[in-house]
Parts: sequence; C-alpha cells; structure tokens
Amino acid sequence: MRLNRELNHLLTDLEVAVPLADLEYPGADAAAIHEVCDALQFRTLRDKLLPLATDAGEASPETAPPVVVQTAGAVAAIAAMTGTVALHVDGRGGVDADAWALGAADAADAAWGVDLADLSPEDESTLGAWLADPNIAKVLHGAKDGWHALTARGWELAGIAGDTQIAAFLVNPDQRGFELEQILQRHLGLALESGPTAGELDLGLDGGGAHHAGQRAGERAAHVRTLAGVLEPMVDERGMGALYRELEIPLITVLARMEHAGMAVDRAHLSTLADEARARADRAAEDAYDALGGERVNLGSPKQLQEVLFERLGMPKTKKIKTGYSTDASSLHDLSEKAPHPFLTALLAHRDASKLSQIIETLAQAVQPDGRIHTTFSQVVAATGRLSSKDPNLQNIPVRTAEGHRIREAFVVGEGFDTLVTADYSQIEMRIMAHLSGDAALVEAFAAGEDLHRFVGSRVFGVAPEDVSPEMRSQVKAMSYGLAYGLSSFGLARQLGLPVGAAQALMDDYFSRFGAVRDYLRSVVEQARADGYTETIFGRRRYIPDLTSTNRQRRDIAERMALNAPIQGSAADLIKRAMLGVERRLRDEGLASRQVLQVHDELVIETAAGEQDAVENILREEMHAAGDLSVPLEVNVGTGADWRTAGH
DNA sequence: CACTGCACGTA
DNA sequence: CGTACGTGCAGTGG
Repeated sequence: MRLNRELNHLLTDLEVAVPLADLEYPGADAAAIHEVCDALQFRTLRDKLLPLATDAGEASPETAPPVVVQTAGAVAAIAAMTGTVALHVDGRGGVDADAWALGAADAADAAWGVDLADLSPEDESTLGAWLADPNIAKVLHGAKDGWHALTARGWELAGIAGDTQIAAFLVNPDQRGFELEQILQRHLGLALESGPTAGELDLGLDGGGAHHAGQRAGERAAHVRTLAGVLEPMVDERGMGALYRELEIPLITVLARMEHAGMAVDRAHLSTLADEARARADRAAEDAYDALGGERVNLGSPKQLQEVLFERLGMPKTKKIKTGYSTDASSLHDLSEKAPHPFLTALLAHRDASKLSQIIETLAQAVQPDGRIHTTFSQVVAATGRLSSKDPNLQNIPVRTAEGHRIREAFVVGEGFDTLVTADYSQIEMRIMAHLSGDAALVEAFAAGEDLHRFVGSRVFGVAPEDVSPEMRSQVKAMSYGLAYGLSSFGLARQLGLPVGAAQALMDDYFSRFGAVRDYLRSVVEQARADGYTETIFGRRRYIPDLTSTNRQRRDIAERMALNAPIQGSAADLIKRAMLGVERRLRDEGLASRQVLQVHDELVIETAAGEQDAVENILREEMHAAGDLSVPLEVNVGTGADWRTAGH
C-alpha cells in the first residue's frame, strides 16, 4: 500500500543519510529493538542494532543504560519505551541546521511523500497502526510540517510517549518539577545536576551541544519509560485514573490533529493591519515626543516613563510597584483625569497601537509555508486543567476592540473548506457555580433561560427584570464573575468605582438572594483545607498546600485558588469531554470537517462543503451533553468565512 | 545569553 | 486586596 511504500522509502533514505557507523547503542534491549524495527519494517536498521544490543548484555531495566542513538542532530533515535516507539531527534531549533549538515534533510524531504492529513488511525498500514497509538499520533500529527514530524518534536515525544507529562501533571499540577526530581532520585538513582525546578521532565539533560542531541533524546526516553511506571499508579491513587486514561490520553490525538490542521490566515489582510498599526504607533510616538518638547524617550520603557512622568512632569504618584510607580493603562487614565497632559494622551495611543502592531507582527511571523498558523497546545501547564497554547498563543487573540475584530478577520477558512463554525459555552462558569452550589435561585435563573445578569440584577436590586438598568446589570455582571475569583468588597469597589461600603452592601444584597453560593464558596475552601486539594465535577484534583500556611498573604492567595479551581477546572473538563465527543462524531459520521482551535469555552471548526448544518448540530449536541449538570449547558454557535464573522 | 519585571492580550 | 495563561520589550547580570 502506498503508505507503507512511502514510509519504507523515507526510513531507508534516512538510514542512508546518517551513517550507522556513527551511532552507538549501549544497553539497547534486544526484544525492544525487534519490536520497534518490525513495526517500522526497518530490517536493515534492526540488523545493525541487534549485535550492539547483544553486546550490552542482560542488564535489568533498573540498571540498564538508556537506549542511545548518538548522532549530531540525529535522524533516528529509536528507543523502546512503554510498549511504544520514540523517534527522536532534537529539541526545537538547531535541528534543521544539524540535519542539513548531515544531508539528511534532503533525503527526508524527498522521501516524505506522505500527507499526514490523509492519514487516519484506521489505516491498516504501519503508519496507521502508529497513529492509532495516541503517543505516536501526537508526534506525527502534531508536527508543524512533514520534516519536523520526525525531528523537532523529539524530546517532547520522549515525555508524551510515556504519558509522563500528563501523569506528572495529574499527580501534582503545581509542583511538577519538584515531584519528578524526587521520584527520579528515588527510583532511578539519577544524580541531578540542578536543584528542584519548575519545569516538568527537566531531567537535567540539557546542554552539551548539538553533538549529543540524539544521546540526550535517548536518555530521556529511557528515563521516561521508568517514570511512566511510577507515575501512573500515583495518578490512580489520587483518583484520577479514569480522567487520565479516558479523557487526557484520548485528547492527545485530538490536539495533535488540531495542531497539524492549524488555522488558515489571510496574509494580505494581516499585512495591511500591520502597516496601519505601525503607522498609528509612529504617529502617536511623534505626538508624544512633541509633547515633551522633542525629546525622544523610549515609550516602551516603564523606567524611562517613570522618570518623565513623576520627576520631570511632577505628576501625582500612581500605585506602587516593585520598581517605583506604575505606568500601566489604568494608572495613565487616572493621571489623565487628575493632571491632563498631551503626553499622556499620546502615550496611551502609542501603547494601544504598538501593542496591536506587536501582536499582528508576531502572528504574521508565525504563518507557515502552508499559509496557516499551527499553535502548540499543552495539557500540562495550567494547574486547573485548562489547555494552554503557545508558539503562537492563539488563546489570547484580541476580541474586545474594533481593531481586535479586524485581527480575527485575518483568521479565515482554508482552501478546500467552506466555513468556520465557532461554538462557545454560554456563561459556563456561572452555570458550574449554580450546579456546585445548588443555589435554587440561580438554578431557577438558568432553567428559565432568561438573561442571567438581568435576572440576578432584579433579585439583588429588588426590581422587576425589565427595570434593571444597564448600570445595575453591569455591576451585577462584574460581581458574578468576580465571585468565582474570590473577589473582595475592596476589589469590587475598585473595579466599579464605588466606595467600599457600597460594594460591600451590593455583595450583601447578592448573598441574601443567593445564599447557597456564599455557603458553597465557604465550604469549598474549608473542604480543600481539610483534604489538601480541590476537586472538579469530574474528579480532577488540584493540591493547594498553602491553605494551612501561617502566612496570611499566602493563605489568602491559596484560598482564592481553591475557590476558583473547581469552577475553572470543571469548565475545562467539560470542554475537553466535548472535544472528544465532537471528534468521535465527525469521524463516525464520515465528515471531513475538523476542529482547529479551542479557547477555553469555545471550539472552532473548519467545515467542509455541505457539512455546516451537521457540524453545528454536532457542536450543540456534544457540548451540551458533555456533562449532566443541574442547569442546562447552553451553546452559542456562529458561522462565517472568518473567525470574527463566525464569532458574531 | 538567561533571567526578571512590567505591561497586556484572552477566558 | 480577582483566577488561569503566553509573549514582547527593557533592563540587568553574567
């Protein structure tokens, strides 16, 4: 079959490109090599590996040196781990150069005729069999392009392959690095060069130059193999086995496909926006310089701005920060009211425009040769269980302003597809709060299906729903959302520009009508203090040791975390479940449409011709059915040729 | 070059 | 004195 032929071609060429005489394989396990090489149908490599494995003797798994493939920028570190295969090679950067130096990239480029987008886990081919394994799918599908599929994701693969990043995250989302080092030292007898670090799977194997890239990959792979056996039981002990195996692991494949799909971008539109923003920023900068009599201070330097504002211009002092007084937007606005000055106006305009220009420039730079932006999702960063997105972050694309809308217009439906459909949960966190607290009034509000903030406003202010003023509504809205973050009356007052007493009165009124919410918020902290962790609806735990700290500041912060984690985390669980459901439906119904982005409470799908209605139904149904709460999970769906239009 | 602090975008 | 993130820039220290 075509895939097999292409794959063999690829691997054979890679083998040729990297002289095997340069490789070393101390401690390779013979059975593993058989397994790996048979799976690869890579007979030549197997024949060369086996003698080396035999030489290494019969070391036990605990003491065996790692499987190592040592090449510079290697093309093929093949390690056997946890019943799967690691093809590795290098971390980000440096890889291409190394590979080119070896002449391997030529071979790979020539051989890589496989369009990953055409593959599915059902393929009865060697590659298809790999893809059925989420670990491998992550690497191949998750790659930014064909070449990188076998290169740049290397060490990440070492982690994913053993599922240890996710396991470690579930064991302790806040102290991954520390925990891992403890475990490693205990179970591997590994001498770590560095002290406890925050990074997951930082095995202290970095450094040493490109020459040892392959070796490091192999070492990581070997450690990960051991680590996986330690971490998974810990995940089970903590009651998250099901979450791990039935949610996080299957989600790997979904995320990998989304990364590989990416989002199409209108380059011309983006470049128009970039020009405009740059021009606006330049104009504002000139205005600012003029206001200072021509002096060209660096407007991007808070330090220089402090000197100008508070010393030269003698402006009133703003809120204190570590390095002096803040020059953030809210401070500058305050200053503008107290001490109007053309410099302030120009500075604010410059902030706005230059930030926008920076965002646009970063996006433009991230567009790949296929005309699309491929982000990388992480399941193991956010302590609450949310996903994160990086390189670039597509979860913080502007949306609130008109300029933000124009940026979202640059995210378009790609060639060969019909529309973008976006679906987002309506007030998901408030709904979760209603569910978790069981507050009868709040549950009733959602059951009634009316405007939540209007409903709550009418209760809080004791007026009919139609008599809730926009002012009342926005105050109630701010309070409702603030509650899930542990907002204080002081914070509410500051945000609403009210006296603290008035804010407190507002909160009192709120809780007199929705008393179960207050009871819940109190009880969740209390329970967390007793247990040491919080729990989401689906059993995701977040351990928060600082709840018993004698340090008031730390304890307060911990309490707000405890308050928020079940709410934010449950929302994350829900949308992850929905993503699995959507993916399954798309596949079962034989649709070509595909998920391309997740933004915490929103899913974006690129639909194929004729599938829009089906996709909308799938989104509604799967997002709705993601959880069985005491309030309905409502979903807003929109469609358009670009992300902005779809989002309206 | 690595790191910190600031500022600011999203949910 | 509101949770969760990622990124670019300036400034600092090596």
